[in-house]
Amino acid sequence: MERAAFVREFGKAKASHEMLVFFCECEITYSGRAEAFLPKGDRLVVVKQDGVLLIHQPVNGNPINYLKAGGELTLEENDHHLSLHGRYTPNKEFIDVEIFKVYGAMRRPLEDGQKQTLSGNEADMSDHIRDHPELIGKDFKPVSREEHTKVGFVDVFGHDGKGNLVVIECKRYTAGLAAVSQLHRYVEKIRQLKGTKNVKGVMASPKIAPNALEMLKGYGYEWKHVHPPMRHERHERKQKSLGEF
Amino acid sequence: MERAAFVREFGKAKASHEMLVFFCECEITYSGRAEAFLPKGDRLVVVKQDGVLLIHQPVNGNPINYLKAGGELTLEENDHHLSLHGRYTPNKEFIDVEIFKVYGAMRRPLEDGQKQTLSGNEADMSDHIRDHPELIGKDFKPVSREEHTKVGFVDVFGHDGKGNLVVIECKRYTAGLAAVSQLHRYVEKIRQLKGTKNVKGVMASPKIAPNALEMLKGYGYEWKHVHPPMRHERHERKQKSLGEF
DNA sequence: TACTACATCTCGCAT
DNA sequence: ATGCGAGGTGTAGTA
Repeated sequence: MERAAFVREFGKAKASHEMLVFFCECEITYSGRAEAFLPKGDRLVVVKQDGVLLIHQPVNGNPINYLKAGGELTLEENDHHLSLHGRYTPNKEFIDVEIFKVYGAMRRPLEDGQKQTLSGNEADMSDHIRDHPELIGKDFKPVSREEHTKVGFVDVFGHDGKGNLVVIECKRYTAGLAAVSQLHRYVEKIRQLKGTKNVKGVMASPKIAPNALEMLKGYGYEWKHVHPPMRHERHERKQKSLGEF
Repeated sequence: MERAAFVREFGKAKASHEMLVFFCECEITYSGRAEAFLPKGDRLVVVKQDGVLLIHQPVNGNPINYLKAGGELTLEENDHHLSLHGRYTPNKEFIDVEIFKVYGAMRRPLEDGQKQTLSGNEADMSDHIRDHPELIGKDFKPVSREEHTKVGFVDVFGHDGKGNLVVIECKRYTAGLAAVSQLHRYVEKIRQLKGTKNVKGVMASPKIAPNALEMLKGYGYEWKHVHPPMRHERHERKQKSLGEF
């Protein structure tokens, strides 16, 4: 692609806040939270309407280089190549893309105000446990969930019938050492706040790593095998609660 | 863009393992580790040579939908629209992209075998501490670094001159509660393995959150204010070396 | 493959 | 702005 033509395309995309994508041969230097250099090769460059810069190699899912929204991008024309300079001033981050060839470019003003609806996350899992306390134990009585304020962020908080508080930490996947440490922090915090030792810790997850289970038991906590609710189960729950009216 | 023309472009890109990008109006359903739905809007779709699928909205840095490398992508032609079906069989993940309009498409076989060199990560920080033990204390003697085998993943391991083992956990940014818990796990593990209480814990980071510092002190560990190597140093060095030409 | 921890993590929420 | 935790986290290193 002609250099002058690409410079025009870049200018129009920037002026009209269009999304711009192009294939090019380039070399990239990053300086900011770390420092990086990527030698010459073919890449896809994406410039979004909010200043996001993404540079993708032909394989792998993550961008090899990027700038966050709010970055300023300028294209500089030199003798032998083009330079795309990116600056993200809040963090003093810089990207220099030395562009040797532009294979093709495309721009378009995209219109999209939609947001994705998502189910099956950890919040849904704590909902599920609150609505099915028997998953934890016969006598478990949930009190609150997603408690963000008083004692920290406890997924599900409740008590058994025997005067013990119960703290539950949910994980959608295998619970590891970090998850057990997290549960331990919450339990300790609540023991301190309430001034009592009668606080039980429960890890609720579909799976737990062997070392994590050992550590959990060392603290005197217990693990409950709980699957995260997917849409099918969710649908059934909805049906049931509707039927109760 | 003509529907038939796009179908041809897609076929050629797939047959030749080229990277394909296109702007389209679409609606997306995802089912796998969670379930998600994104109503109709304009997006950028990227299909990489290794089967990676990325769908980007006009703003924000992360793809709103994606499939990892190894996914199988098929384009299906219906009466009123095109359907791009993506399957990632290892996790039983599915994406359906209902495509109503294709605004433009571009494909290219990208050649890039380069890997990025990066400095300023946590490994560099532990190197730095090993090479400058006085950052931790006058008498600190580093023994090993990035120990992945014996006692776990300890960033820097050593001893002071007074018969104490020293475990150091490095963080590039503000150390939080999780970092303190991590350090505590390592210290406890080593105390258990060595059968001694003479193990000191040190958090090395440029900053530490107030609650994290409180927790750290509660365990009897200490915090050392250490900056990750480079940052300004390298930037200044670069500036200087440029000026020398 | 499973486990563990880093990441230029990003993102959202609450203080 | 900072603290804190989730994420369809992804990715690399190791047993």
